[in-house]
Amino acid sequence: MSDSIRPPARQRRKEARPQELTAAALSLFVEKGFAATRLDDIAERAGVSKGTLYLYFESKDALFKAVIQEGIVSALHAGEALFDEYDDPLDLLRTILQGWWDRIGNTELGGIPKLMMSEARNFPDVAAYYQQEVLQRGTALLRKAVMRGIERGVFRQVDADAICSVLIAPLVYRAMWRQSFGPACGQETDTAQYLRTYFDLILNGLLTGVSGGAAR
Amino acid sequence: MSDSIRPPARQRRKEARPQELTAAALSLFVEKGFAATRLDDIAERAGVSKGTLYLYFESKDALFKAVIQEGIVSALHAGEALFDEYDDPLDLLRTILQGWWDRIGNTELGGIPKLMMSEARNFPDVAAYYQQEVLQRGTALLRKAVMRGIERGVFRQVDADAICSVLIAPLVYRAMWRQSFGPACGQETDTAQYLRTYFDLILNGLLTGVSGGAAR
Amino acid sequence: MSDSIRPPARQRRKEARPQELTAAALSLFVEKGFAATRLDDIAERAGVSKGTLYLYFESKDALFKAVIQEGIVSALHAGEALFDEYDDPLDLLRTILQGWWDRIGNTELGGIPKLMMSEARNFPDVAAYYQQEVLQRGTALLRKAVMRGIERGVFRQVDADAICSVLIAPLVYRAMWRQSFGPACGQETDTAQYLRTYFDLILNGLLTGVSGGAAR
Amino acid sequence: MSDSIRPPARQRRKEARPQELTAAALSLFVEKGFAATRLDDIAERAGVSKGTLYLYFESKDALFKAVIQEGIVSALHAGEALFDEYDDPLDLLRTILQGWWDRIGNTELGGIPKLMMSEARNFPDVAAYYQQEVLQRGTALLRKAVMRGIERGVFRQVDADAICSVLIAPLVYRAMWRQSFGPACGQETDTAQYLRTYFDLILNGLLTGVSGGAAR
DNA sequence: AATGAATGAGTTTTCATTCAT
DNA sequence: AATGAATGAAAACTCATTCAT
Repeated sequence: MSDSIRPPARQRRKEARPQELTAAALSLFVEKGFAATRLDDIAERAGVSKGTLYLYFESKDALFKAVIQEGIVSALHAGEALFDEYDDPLDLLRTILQGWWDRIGNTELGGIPKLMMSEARNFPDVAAYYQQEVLQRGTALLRKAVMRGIERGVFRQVDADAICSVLIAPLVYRAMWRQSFGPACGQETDTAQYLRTYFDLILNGLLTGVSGGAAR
Repeated sequence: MSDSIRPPARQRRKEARPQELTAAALSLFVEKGFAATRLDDIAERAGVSKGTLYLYFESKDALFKAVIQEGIVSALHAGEALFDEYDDPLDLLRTILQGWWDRIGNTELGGIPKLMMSEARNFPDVAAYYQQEVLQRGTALLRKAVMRGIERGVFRQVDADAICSVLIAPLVYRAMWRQSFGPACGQETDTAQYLRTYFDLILNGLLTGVSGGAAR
Repeated sequence: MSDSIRPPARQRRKEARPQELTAAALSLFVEKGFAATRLDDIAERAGVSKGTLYLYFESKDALFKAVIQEGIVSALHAGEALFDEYDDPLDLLRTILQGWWDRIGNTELGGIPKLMMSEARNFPDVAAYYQQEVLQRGTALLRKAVMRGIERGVFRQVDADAICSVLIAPLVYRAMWRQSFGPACGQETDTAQYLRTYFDLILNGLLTGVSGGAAR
Repeated sequence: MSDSIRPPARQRRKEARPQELTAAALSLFVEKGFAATRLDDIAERAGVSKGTLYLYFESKDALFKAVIQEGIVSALHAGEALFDEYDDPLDLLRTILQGWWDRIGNTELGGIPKLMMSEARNFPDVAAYYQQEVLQRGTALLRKAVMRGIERGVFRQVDADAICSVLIAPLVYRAMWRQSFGPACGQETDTAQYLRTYFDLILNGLLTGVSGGAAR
């Protein structure tokens, strides 16, 4: 509707289209679920006509896959910055987890886990891909931090694979909560307290008896 | 199909029908989501005709609500047995959490959290009810155990409300996982290890320095 | 449900059933139309179960036909008393028309014309039968009175066939009105005035100039 | 939206669609009644697919209301031309009544009264609207002609309100008849005679003794 | 590239009819 | 004779997809 004046405007628009569309689709898929979201609604939210969607995506399924793909790429991109910046295992672990929350769980990207969990069995191939590219990778990253802590005797001897799943669960769960019950309950407020308590619990749970008050 | 000894067969059927139907609906709703589940499929799985569903539920929405209601009732029933059997806060907490897993998370009832999370924003009234009757109640139960532990100096001073949400998260998350990614990945196997690690982490995280090896 | 005490009770019930059913059906067919009336509703109004209807009528169509048949028989029965009781053509005509209103138009039977008109094209055979047995007969009766009046010079020379249709129209139309718009509008009240004006008009219209004030 | 000079073919279609659809619906509703008419049939008669109906009307009920609305608008439009063209009360009255027959009763619009009467109790709000906008208005128009005749001493002293209902009844009844029994009986032919006799009767019935042969 | 009217297959819902009790 | 649970064919309604413009 409002393309005008500067030539770059249209150009930029054209190239940005797919992401505008997947962004609109993501928010609706997360809100209503894949099947309950109508292409009309996505088109409307994106400010285009329904037919336009088919210029960029072959089908509703293809759009879903693009949404997830887009989300994964963004997430990995958001995650890259976290590697190897800290030497101290405690700081590293805390940074990774807090970073996940800040850059994924607490952003629009935080809808992806909810969406993926809801639709996993309807899109097994996408689920497998997600599992591999996101969950595995994320776990591997965490694992390095945990292993380092154990090796240095800062962390207790725990099963490294299992602990990664346990550690991330409260964060992912909270992210999913925000996307489902959150909008109804106004309980967004005590998220800070939730995170503080979370870190207090897991760091005390991980650390060897040496240091008492690990979390703050 | 199964006519036998006493109850008039037809009679028994009539009374058992609603639960047969909600059971069939639950498994399909959990698997595919509400919108993607066809009433035909539910009817087929329950071994009745499509019309029969409307004898017991006036719409697909009403069926959804009945499924949740049924699930909540069952869950509360399953939860009742856990109260006040133990004096030791540690045992009590462990029993509650393990009990949740054994009687809910690890059974068909474990699908309810996934379903409810997926559909919360499509059924805000049901979500509010669920939030109140299940989540609040469950939290209150946990809270009692935590408080007792803190009062006796067995648990560290933590925010009782927040810790409850954090403590239950890994279990609920795991239950939801079983219903989504689980069927594809064969990773059900290490659930025992997951639980062991989970208890090890949280109990070490909760206990005061006094006793070293809380988890086993 | 309520069979008891005296043997005749059940007996009478049994024989009266068909009419109880057609009576219930008539009122609902007239109210909602044939297609929009559910057998459940008819059964409920008649105080029997849906299955019972099929003990007496082969199908919904058969029930419709029975309703009309029943209505026609009653109407003819109601009409029989009107013949040849008066010698004076004016009185005879007035008696016939007023009699039709009192015994048909203004009773439950008055719903038949509305029903028949609504459904004529869905039940051509019934319509033909109705046309022949009711409309033709009624017209023939009226015709005799009109002819007598013309022959005696009391009525003007008019087309006997056409005038019969014209004369009955305001009464039938009013009867149909009562069954459709009537219940909503409270205008039932001025029916007396309607009839008075009707008779005033048609009798003045029919009579030769001889007598001035025919209607009252 | 509106580029270019005259009608871009597609464009014209789009605007004409609603009326094409209501026209198809009207004829089928009149023939079979509302409930017995399938949307498939309407679509087929209009030469569109079933889905197209929902592009223009949000439900079958809404379509019904549009049909009536459309019919009323057309009828009022058809009726406008009749006002105040004649000074002589006799000519005016005759013109109004004959005009109703020619422009409404004897056209497709003549189905509206039958349809409305059949469905009045299923659509009370529509019936009330029809009652007010059509029947009241029409009556008011007639009333003016009657009053003028009475004031000038051309018509006898009659109840103006009641006479209007009585006068119009044979015409409306005949119009409804054409839509119901008519198609079966071939009696369309003597409509001319019916009208002649009708006018002969009512005009003689209305006029003061002065002039003898009012109708022709 | 973009539109949005049109489609028709697919889904929910209704209800006449059947039949075991 | 009577019931009412169960059925399934048919109807209303939805929406992903197509295509003329």
